[in-house]
Amino acid sequence: MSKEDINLPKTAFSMKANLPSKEPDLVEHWDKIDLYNKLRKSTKGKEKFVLHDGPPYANGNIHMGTALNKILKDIIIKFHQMDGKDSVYVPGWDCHGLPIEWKIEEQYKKNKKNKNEVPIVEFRKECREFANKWIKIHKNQFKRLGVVGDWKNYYSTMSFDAEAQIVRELGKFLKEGSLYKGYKPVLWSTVEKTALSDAEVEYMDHTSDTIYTSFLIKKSNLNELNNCEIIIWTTTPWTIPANKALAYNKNLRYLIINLEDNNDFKNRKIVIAKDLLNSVLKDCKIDNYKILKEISGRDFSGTICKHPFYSVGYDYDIPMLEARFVTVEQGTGFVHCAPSHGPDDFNLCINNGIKALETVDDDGRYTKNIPIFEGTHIFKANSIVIEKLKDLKNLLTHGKLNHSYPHSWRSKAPLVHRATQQWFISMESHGLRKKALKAIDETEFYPSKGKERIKAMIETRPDWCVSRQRVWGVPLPIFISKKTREVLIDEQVFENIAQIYEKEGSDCWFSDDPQRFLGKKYKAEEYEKLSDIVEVWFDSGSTHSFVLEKREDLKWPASMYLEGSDQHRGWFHSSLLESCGTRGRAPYDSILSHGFVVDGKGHKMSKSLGNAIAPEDILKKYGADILRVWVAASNYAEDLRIDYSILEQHAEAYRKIRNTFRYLLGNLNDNFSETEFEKVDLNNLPELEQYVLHKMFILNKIFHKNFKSYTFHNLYKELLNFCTVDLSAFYFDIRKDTLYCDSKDSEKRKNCIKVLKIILESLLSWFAPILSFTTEEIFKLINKDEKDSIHLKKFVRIPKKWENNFLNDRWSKLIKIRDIANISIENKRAEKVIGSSLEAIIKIKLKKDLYEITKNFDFSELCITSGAEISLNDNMDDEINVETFKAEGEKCKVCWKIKKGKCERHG
RNA sequence: GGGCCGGUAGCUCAGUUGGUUAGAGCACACCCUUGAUAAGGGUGGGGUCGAAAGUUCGAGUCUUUCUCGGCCCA
Repeated sequence: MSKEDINLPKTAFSMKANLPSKEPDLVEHWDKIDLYNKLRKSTKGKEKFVLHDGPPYANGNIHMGTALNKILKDIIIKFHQMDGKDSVYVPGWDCHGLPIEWKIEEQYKKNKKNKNEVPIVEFRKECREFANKWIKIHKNQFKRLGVVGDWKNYYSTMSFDAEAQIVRELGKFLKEGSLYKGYKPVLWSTVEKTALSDAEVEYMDHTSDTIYTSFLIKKSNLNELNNCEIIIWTTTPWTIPANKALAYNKNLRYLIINLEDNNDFKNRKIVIAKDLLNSVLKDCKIDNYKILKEISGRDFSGTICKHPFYSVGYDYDIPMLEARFVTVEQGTGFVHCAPSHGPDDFNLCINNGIKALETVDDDGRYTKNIPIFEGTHIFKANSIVIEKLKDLKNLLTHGKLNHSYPHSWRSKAPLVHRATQQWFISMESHGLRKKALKAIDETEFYPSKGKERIKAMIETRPDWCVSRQRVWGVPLPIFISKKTREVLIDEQVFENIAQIYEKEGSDCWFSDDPQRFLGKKYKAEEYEKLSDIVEVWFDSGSTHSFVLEKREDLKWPASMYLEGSDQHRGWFHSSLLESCGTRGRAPYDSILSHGFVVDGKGHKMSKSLGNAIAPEDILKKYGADILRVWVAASNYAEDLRIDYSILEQHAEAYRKIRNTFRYLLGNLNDNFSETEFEKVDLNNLPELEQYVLHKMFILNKIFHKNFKSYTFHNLYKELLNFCTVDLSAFYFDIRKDTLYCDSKDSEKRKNCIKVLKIILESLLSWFAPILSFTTEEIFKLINKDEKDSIHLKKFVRIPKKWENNFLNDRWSKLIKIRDIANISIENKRAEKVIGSSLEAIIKIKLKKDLYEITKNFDFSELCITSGAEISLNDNMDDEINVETFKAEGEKCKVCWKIKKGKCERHG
C-alpha cells in the first residue's frame, strides 16, 4: 500500500493566504465583471435595503475610523443582499467647508498669493478641484477594503444638483417662516471689517482695562440679598452697555459683606465668592468691612438685578443665571453676560430665552440698540463707560491687565466678539423640537443607548445657526428689501435659483447680476443680496433630499444611517432636523452607531502618542480580510481596540477558517456542485452526518438571530467556534478515516462527501459578507463561470427537517463519553504506553441509562481508537468510566488501525 | 468642569428577572501525530468580574463613592 492508494486531500487552495497580493486582483475582478450592477440586476424588484452613506469629508487619507465605518457598512449591505433584498449602496462625499478653504489658503501662503486679490469664483474652483482630487483617492482606498458600491455614480454635496436642492430645502424653511434673522457673536476684526475663524486668530499680549462694578439686586428669593449688590469683574468694560444677565455657580459659596471705608460704597452691602474675598479686597483696596452672611450659590436662583446704568435708560431686568463656566480663578465669582459679545454669554442667554442683538456695527461703533453710547467706537468706549460708572457711583475700582488676547493674523489688530447677523432655524416656532423628538421615538437604534443620547441633545439644543461668513459653500438664497428690510420670500425665486445651479453650480451667485436670480418679478436695485453661505451640516443634513429622494435606485426614508457615535451630534442630528422640518419625520428607519477605534490599552489614537495604526499598514501586512475579521469580531457598541497583537490573534483565527475551507476543498478535490438541501435524504445518512446537519440548523438559526440584531461579533464567534469545535476537532477528525481509507464508491464516504459539500456551500455564504476576498477566491476556484461571484449568491436555506433534538440529546451524551475517554487516553499517553490514539483500545463502563442508549454504538470510530468495548456496570460512583489499553495486533497499512486479525476493510 | 457610555482570564467576547465551584474560542504550557503538515488532535494551567463601602440569606448582576478610559459639550 502506498499513499497513492488512499484518498488524500488535494486542492489548489493554498494554505498560505497571501492576501496583500491577491486582494487587489479580486478588486479588479469585481470591477471587470461590474459586480455592483450585476447585484442590482440580480435582485431587481426585490424589497430594498438602503444604507445611506454618511459622506466623509473629501480631505486627507482615510484612518482606522473611516476603514471601520466603511467595512461595517459593507458587511451589513452584503448581509441584506444575501438575505434576498436589493441592498443598494451609493457612496458619497462631503465637500464644502472650512478645512478645504484652509488648505487652499495654505497653498496661497506658500506661493505668496493674497486670497483677497483672487476672485471668489476662482478660489471656489480651486476648492472644488481639491475635493475632487480626494474623492478619487478615497474611492480607491475604500474599494481596496472590499467595499462594493456604486462607485461610478457616487454623490457629493458639491454636485450641481446637490447645490440646487440645498437651495430648495432652505426655501422651505424660509417659506414656512422658521428660518429667521438673528444675531450671534463671532470673532470680528473692526479693522478688516470681517469675521475670522479660529485658524485666523493669533494670541498675543494685550493690555486691557479692568473694572469692578456693581449690580443692585432688585428682587430675590433670599431676603438677606435684597438691597445687596452683585460685584462683577471684567476686562471689557465696553461690553457693560450690552449686559443682559449675570452668571453664578450654584456650587460655590458666597459672602455678603458690608463695606465700611469712607468712599462711594460706604455702608453698601456687596456679594462676592468666598474663595475670592482676599483678591477682591486687595484689588479694590478695601480696608474696613464686615462679613454679614455666608450663602450658597443656589440662593441666587430667581434673583433679578438692575443694570448699573439703570437710571440713565437701562431700566430693564438683569436676571441671574446658573452657569458652570463661572469659576474662582479670578474675578468675583460672578460673570457679567453680554450675549452679543461672548460665546458663553450667548449660549447661556439663548438657553434662557435672551437673544443677542446687533449692538456694534461692522466698523465697531455702538448701534441704536445701545442707549447713550450710540455711535461711539468700542475701542474708545472703555474710558467713557468707566467715567459713567463712576458718576453713577457703581464703580468699585478700575485698573489694567496684561494678558493673552486674540488678534487678527493679518492686521494684528485686536479682535472682539461681536454679534453679527446670522440665520437661524427655530426649534420652537414651527414645532421642530417636538417633531424631532417624536421622530426619534419612531426610530430603531443599534445599540439602543443611542436613542437616549440624541434625545437629550435635541431636548436642550438652541436654535440652529445655518449661516457662515465664508466662501466655499452653497450661498444662502436670500434677498433683503432695501426699503422694508424684509426677507424676500417667493418660491419662484428659490426655484429659479435652483434651476440655475442645477445647470452651472452655485459659483454664479458671487459673479452674476442679481437680476438673473430674481427673475422679472423684482428689481435688483431694490434688494440687497446676501453673501453668506450655508453651514456644512445643513449640506450633509440634506443629503437625504438630493440622494435618497432624487435617485430612482434609492428610497426615502433610508433603511439605515450608520456612523460613529460622535454623529449623534453631527449627521444623525442635522439630518433629523432638516428632514423633520421639511418632511415631518426622520430620513431613516434605523440608526446604527459604532464606537471609536482606540489602541490596545483603550487609549485614543494620536500622532503624539505614536499609537496610531494606518489602515494602509494593515493592508500591507495582513490584508483587508483580516481587517474585516477585526471589524466583525469586535463589539462596535463600545470602543474598538486594535494593535498588532490583536490583529495577530485575528489573523490566527483567519488561518483556522482558511484551513477549514482547505480541508473541505481538499477532500472534494476542488469538485463542487450545489446541493438541493430540501432533497437531502436524511434517513439514508449515518447518524453522525445527521447530527452535523442538525448542528448546522442550529447555527443557521443563531446566525440569523444575530444578523437581525446586528450583533456581528457574536455571529462571527459562533461561526469560528463551529469551524474549530464542531468541524476541525470533531467531525473532520473522525471522518478522516472514512475519507482517506474507504473506497470512493462506499456509501458512507459518498454521504460524507455530500455533507462536506453542504458545509462548504453554507460556510461560503455565511462568511461571504465578512471574508469578502477569501470566499471569492474559493468561489472562483470551484466555479467555472468566470463572471459569477459569491456575492451574487444568497444565504443557504437550512430545511427545518434537519433539526433533530432527539439526536442532539443522544449525541451530547456520546460526546460526554468521548471527553472522558480522551482523558483516559491522555493518561496512558503520559505514561508512554501509547502515542497515537489508534494505538489504544478503550473499555467503557456505563450505568444503565447511558448503556441502554449507546450499547450498539461504535466508540472506536468516535474516539479514533483501534477498538472499543461497552459494558454495563451499575456499581460505580461515576456515571461513566473509561479505561485505556494498548491495542494488540498488526497495524493495517491503509487505515493504521491495530487489529488482532486482518483488517476487515483492507484485508 | 458637566452630560452620556464603558472596565469579566494575556486577547476577542458570553454571562437571562441577583441563586451551584464565573463560561467559550484564541493565545500559553505539556504531550501525541507526521495521511489537513509553516497543518491536525489531546490534556492542562490561568479570573479577589477596575477599587471600596452598602442592600440582601446570597452581588459579576442592585445602590453610593472613588478610579481609569472613551465620546460629546464647556
